[in-house]
Amino acid sequence: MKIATFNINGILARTEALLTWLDEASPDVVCLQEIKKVDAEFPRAVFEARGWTVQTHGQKSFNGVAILSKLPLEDVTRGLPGDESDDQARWIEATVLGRRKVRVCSLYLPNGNPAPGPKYDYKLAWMARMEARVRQLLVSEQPLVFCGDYNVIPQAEDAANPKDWLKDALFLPESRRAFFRLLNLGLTDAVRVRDGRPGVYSYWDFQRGAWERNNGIRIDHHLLSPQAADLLQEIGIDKAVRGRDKPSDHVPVWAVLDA
DNA sequence: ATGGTAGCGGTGCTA
Repeated sequence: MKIATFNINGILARTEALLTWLDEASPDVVCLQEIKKVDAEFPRAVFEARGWTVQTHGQKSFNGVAILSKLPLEDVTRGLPGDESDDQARWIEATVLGRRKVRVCSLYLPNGNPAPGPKYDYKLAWMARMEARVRQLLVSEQPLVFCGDYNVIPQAEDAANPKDWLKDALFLPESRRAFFRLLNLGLTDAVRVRDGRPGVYSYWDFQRGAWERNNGIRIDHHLLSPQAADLLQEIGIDKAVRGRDKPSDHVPVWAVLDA
């Protein structure tokens, strides 16, 4: 089962680029972030015509997550528990029926800038809620995959120029501590364990020639429960996608599980 | 310290 995550930064602007990549990468499951459209405006027919099951949790203009799957889905749930007043669409879960059942979550963790401030407080509170949800799901002892745009640079080697990020919400110590608390629950950072070299990035800013200078960061992650990590066969980052016409600022990151 | 680019939506916000 090949599971990918891709922050597409606007589904309407990225439909063509996404279809091209789907054809060549042939994932079974794709977790999307920043679709920036309500459910009714997601171009689902285009994907359904190509055999995809489409589950969205959309929002107008901002945020919005989705799961595309060639395999059957069941028990789809929307929203991160823990705050009834939170109306931002950043979390969707589904159970994928492959040779084994895998619970997959597409998540878009808050950016948190500027920090300090209310947006940073929201980020940290959101991460605490995610930790609680992960704890709940771990009880099942099933394969779990939490993939998406975490908006966290885990370590200095995950940034080309770490000094540029010292005061940024993506790299502040509290953000990184919250990320490592997730790992310490028993989750595995799939890319870290399979390709731990410096210089492996998933995002290059649109500004200041970040792509041309390879001034990237690694913020799109696959975190695997122990039962999913035992099934991990391969990971990859499709970096070339960033150099194409009308690219997202993120590229697809994928993991293959024996499931 | 500033401004640079992109998407959405039709202005300014988010990143």
